[in-house]
Amino acid sequence: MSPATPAQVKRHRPGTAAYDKGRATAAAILDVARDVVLEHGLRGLTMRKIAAQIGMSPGNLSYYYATKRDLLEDLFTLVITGYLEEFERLRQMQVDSPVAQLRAVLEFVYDDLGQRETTYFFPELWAAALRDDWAEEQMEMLYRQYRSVLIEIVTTLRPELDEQAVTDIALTISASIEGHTVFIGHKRPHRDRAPHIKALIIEQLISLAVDGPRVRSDGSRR
Amino acid sequence: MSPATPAQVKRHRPGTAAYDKGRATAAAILDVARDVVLEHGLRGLTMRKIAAQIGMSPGNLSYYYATKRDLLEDLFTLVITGYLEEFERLRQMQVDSPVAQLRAVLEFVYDDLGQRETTYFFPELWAAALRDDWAEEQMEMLYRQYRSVLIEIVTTLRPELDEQAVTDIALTISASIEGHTVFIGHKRPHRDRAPHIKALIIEQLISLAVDGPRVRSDGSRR
Amino acid sequence: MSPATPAQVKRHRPGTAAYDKGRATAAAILDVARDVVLEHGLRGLTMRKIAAQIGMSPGNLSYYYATKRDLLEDLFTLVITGYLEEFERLRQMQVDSPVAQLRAVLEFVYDDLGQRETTYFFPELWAAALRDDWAEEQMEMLYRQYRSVLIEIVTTLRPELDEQAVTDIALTISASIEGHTVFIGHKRPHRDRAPHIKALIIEQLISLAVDGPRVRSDGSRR
Amino acid sequence: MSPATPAQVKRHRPGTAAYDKGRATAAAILDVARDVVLEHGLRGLTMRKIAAQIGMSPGNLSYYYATKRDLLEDLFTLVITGYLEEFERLRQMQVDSPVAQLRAVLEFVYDDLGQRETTYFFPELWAAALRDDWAEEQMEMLYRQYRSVLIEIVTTLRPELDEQAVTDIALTISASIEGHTVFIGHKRPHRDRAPHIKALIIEQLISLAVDGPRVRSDGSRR
DNA sequence: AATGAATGAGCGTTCATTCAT
DNA sequence: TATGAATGAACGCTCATTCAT
Repeated sequence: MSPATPAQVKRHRPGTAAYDKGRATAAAILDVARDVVLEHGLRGLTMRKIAAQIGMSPGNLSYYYATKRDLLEDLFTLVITGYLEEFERLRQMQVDSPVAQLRAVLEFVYDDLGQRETTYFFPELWAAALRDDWAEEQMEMLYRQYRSVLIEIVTTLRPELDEQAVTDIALTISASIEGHTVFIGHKRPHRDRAPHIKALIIEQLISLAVDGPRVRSDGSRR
Repeated sequence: MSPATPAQVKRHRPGTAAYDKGRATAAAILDVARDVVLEHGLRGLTMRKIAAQIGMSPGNLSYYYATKRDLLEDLFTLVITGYLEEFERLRQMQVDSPVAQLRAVLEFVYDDLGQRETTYFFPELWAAALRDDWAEEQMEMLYRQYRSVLIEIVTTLRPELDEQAVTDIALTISASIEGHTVFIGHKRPHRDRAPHIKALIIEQLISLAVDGPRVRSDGSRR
Repeated sequence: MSPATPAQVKRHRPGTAAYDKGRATAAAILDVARDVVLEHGLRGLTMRKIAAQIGMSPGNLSYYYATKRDLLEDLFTLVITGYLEEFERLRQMQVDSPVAQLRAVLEFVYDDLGQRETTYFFPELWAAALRDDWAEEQMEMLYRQYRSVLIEIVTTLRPELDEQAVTDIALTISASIEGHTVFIGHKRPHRDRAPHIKALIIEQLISLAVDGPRVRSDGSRR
Repeated sequence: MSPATPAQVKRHRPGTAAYDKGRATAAAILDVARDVVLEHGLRGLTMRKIAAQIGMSPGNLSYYYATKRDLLEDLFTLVITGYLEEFERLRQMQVDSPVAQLRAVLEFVYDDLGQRETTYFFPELWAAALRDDWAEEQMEMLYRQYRSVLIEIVTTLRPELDEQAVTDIALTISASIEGHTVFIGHKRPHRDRAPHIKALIIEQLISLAVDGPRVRSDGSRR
């Protein structure tokens, strides 16, 4: 997934990044920060590492980002914004049928989770969300957008279901795919099985959307 | 899940913990360390915090665990060993049918992922495994044991499938549940939907084990 | 006390502030600097704070004041010049008697020390003078002017005294009032007693000027 | 004035300074800290400077004092406690007459203000009290103890005065001496006039205690 | 088995100052 | 005149680790 352009991100010091040179620097900072996270993890991300990697003084880095927190928030926003746009694109995609659209969405997500950035970034996001309210909100916003696409499709597929049932299906589908990241993601132990696992889980989740649940949202069996 | 007994953990300084008192201390250290991880996350785990919480000097803590790494490895081993035993128990469980056994296993896993310990520990484990070979091995060992239980059941259910197909199904099932941790785990945003989502995904995965895949392990359709 | 006009202050970069606009800017800088000192103390005075408060870049601030030291010297000069003028005014004041003039001078000083600016600025000046020769000189120049007014009055009152004795009396009078700043100054703990204390000390010091000392400047008793 | 023994001061990390060696280090820290304040002022006091001067690592310094604030509070307490004890001694002093006792107290204070420690420390304390509530409290506590001695003496001397009047006299006396610090204190410009000024102001303040005020505490003239 | 003491590297951040434009 | 960009040293503080007792 292509990253959002830095222009969309505005947490760096106001007045900063006004000239071309500064704008390039601001973009480079987030770029390098993302690399550092991929390489050393979120806890290995230090202001000094970013500064060193970019060849700038710590003082100058804090000229752009007054606090590490600001930088981190911009970085998260940058990554998440990219996905937000992607999901919007998937929602507006022209397709033959709801099932085809659902398959397209799930294939996109599954393929993306094999990308290096995704494999390394999302587990960090999940862990961060456990202890940071802002991160939790961002994560929830991202997945809400994702699920809203699924909800639209499932609503079309299953007009007889109530809203809660549809929402539950969307949540189940999205949650079920995410876990695959740590097994068949980039350089993960079962990466080689990705194509088969992908087919398996996607067909099964489509089946859930089309036929399931055999259990109603109130827990009773149909 | 009950923690492993300290006797099973052997990474602390050789020659130490020779007596009962010492062994008890070593166990207490890991116990406190786990609490600290739950409360502050892996990056909030410091030797000083452990020492303070246990009422011990940092110097003495390093008598039991010379390095933080050693302590961390014992801690991971402790947690993982607990699951290993649990899966062994599930394998030997007496049940009426393979489907009932499968359901029991999946229900155990799903319920467990709502436990505070699990919700907070596993995302940390996944993130750690991305950058640490030892952690990756431990994680893989844990999930291998988990999958081996699934493989046994699916083999009974689907004798016509080859080994690879069965393995893929087991991997798919296990991977599909894990992701739910960050959505319906302890205090996670969709915790209240857990009962319904649990029913949905478990029935669907049982269905995968019983009927699926409609796609063969070589990718061709049945 | 009215601030000195910018024209009197000449420490900023030679060649700059040649035009009216520049001179106004230089004055504005000092004005803001004084506010910052009042609010954050001398150690809370930073070039960045001044620049920010005046809506100017640090770079441009250093165009007017190449170093913080320069700015500080101008600031001290500005404040001190104000008092210099005030003392000159008090010297030339038309009054009925030397005692009335003395009382007017001491009342002015006592009232002034309750002003926010004075209460906050002078202790800083005293502390600065301990470690900075320039500050010490400025401080001494200020108090010399103050004492010279007192010396004139006491000389009129006590023509029999030699110069040293008069000087000692002036020093004693001025020094004795200054300490009140930290007790009954702006928002200081005993501010509410200021009117009574003022009457007490002023009458006593007038008495010193008129009757005292009972001890000669050589230490012998009269 | 002899400094309080470090044993009286307890703001360093608990558990620290348990052995003789550690206790010596803790004492040395405050000792060096006081020297640094005398030499560089309160704003020139840095943890690193203290550590360097004492020949210890910054890490070890923060083993004794977790924060600079803690160290500063201990330092202030140390200095102030010394005076508290001194004033207690002066209160219990056996003397021939109230006037002699008053003279003894004022002479002590006047002589002390010429000590290097006092000359350099008190202006810092006054400035600190302007912006730090804790410092203000400490300062007020110190002067309250000082004034209580004066109040006792003046009450004996002037039994006809009401409490407020006596208190005002004590405040006036103490406040009037303090300001001399910056003029005739250690190495201050008028240090050479100290003996004469001392006689002048002390006699005048004794006179205030004995005869004055000619103005009642309600402002009316007697 | 346990302590207090000590190190040294690294952290995020501040700030006076410099410089090209 | 004025800006944004950049530096480098210093700051308070944290932390894993070591060591003598």
